[in-house]
Parts: sequence; C-alpha cells; structure tokens
Amino acid sequence: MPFSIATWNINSVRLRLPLVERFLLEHAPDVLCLQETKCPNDQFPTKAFRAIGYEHVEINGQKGYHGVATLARRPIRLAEKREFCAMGDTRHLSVTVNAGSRDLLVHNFYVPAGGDEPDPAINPKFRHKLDFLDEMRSVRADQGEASASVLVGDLNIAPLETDVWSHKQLLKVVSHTPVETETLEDLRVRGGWVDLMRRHIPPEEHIYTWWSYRAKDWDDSDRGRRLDHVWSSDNLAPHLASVEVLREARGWDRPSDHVPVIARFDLD
DNA sequence: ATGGTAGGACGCCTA
Repeated sequence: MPFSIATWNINSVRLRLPLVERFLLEHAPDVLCLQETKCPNDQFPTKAFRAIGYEHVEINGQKGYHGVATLARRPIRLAEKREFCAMGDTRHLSVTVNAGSRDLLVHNFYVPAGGDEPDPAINPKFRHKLDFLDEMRSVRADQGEASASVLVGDLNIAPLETDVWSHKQLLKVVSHTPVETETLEDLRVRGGWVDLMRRHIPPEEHIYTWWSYRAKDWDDSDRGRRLDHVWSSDNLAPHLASVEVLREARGWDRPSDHVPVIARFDLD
C-alpha cells in the first residue's frame, strides 16, 4: 500500500492556511507535519483541515513562537509532547499511525535556530541549540512500541556540503558550522536513523528546502540550505519510493521561507 | 562590510 508523509515549516499556520490547503489538495500526503505554527492551541484552524479530509489533528502550540502540528487523513494517536531543555518551548510532537502491517511512530521536530553567533560561550541561543541536540540523542529509531519510526521536521542544520549553496562561505554561519553538522550526523547514525532524502537523492546533488526572505531574487541567486529533513528507521528505508522537495512552493503568494518535503513509501 | 525580509503582537523578539 502507498503511504506518504510530508514536513513543512509554515511560519504561521493562520496566515498561510490557504497555502496549506492548496498543498494538501494537490499532493494529498497521508500525514503532514507542520512547524512554526505560531498559534496557541485554542486558535488552531482544526476545522479548516477537517473540512478537506484531514480529520485527525494533534497540536502542540504556544503564543507567538514555535509550535508544531501533525495532520492526518487516517486516525493517529498522540504518543508524546516532549519538552526539551526545560524551556517550555513547543518544539516536539509524536504520534502513531497505522500503515499497512505496521504501526509507525512519527516524530515532528522544530530544532532551535541558534541565533547568529556560533559560539556557545557568548550566545545562549547557540548553547540552547547544542543542548537540544544533545537531548535528541535519546530519540532513537528503534525505541517505543511501534515497529518502525519516522523523524521529520525543521532541524535547522544543513549537514552535507551539498546541503548549502556554498560550503566554504557558510562554515562559520549558524546551521552549517562543523559542531552542528557533526553533532547532527552523529546523533542520526547513533540513533539508528536513515537520512531518506539522501537515500533517494545522491550526496553530489545540491538540495535546498529553505531560501532566506532577505533575497528578492531567491530563485535566481539560489542561495538555499537543506534545513528540513525526513529520517526513518532501517526497516522502513527499503520501502521508500520517492522524495520530493516542492521548490515551487517558495514562489507561491506570500510564501513560507521553507518548502514542503514529501516522502512516499510502498509498504506491505 | 553591512543590511537585507517576515511574523506575532504592539515594542521588540525571533527567525
């Protein structure tokens, strides 16, 4: 059976509700994980999603900042809303969903951006980002009652040289510093996670999922970064059918600075 | 070398 899951940092779910609706109607993923919803739980537009077939919604939001939500066409069960670094930030939500013969555990993450200065001694936001990654080590692909796991979200790190427009020019820019890229790759591998985007698209090929708002000519200059990720446990990776990065969404009216990533599976 | 844009909530933080 086909099964698909998408991730998208939406940068305000209320402002961009029409864009999310368009995406769901055109691409119909079984599950969509949103980050940066910037929406208190009691104001989340659940009804709008139910009206277009996404009847199952779990949210972990707060006023003003952060916030994640997971929408699905089929039943999902809340597994956990985990708090990281005892900050009270809404940056994680996990659910289980049935897919073929499996129960999948789906983690939805919004990792702290980390500020501008890549020095934990003088920048508390960068310290927070590193501490958050340290806590993420306990989120393992083989953990839990589910028989397979998926981890998606805005991880705010571009780990490979081809995940940024210029490796050399971004080595000291937060999101691509060696301490971040090495930590992320280490926690991914040790946690038993497979980078599905890179399983489908070879590491020689550049992939970006984010382009700054601060460039009018984002498409021509193409100074992007791959900050959004789709990981899975080993047992799911052989069933991956495709990965699609919806670059065109960056050109939609009043866009998010991130675009959706869709992973499709063929499951038994 | 710097400043450039965007969102939430309404002076300023975060990305």
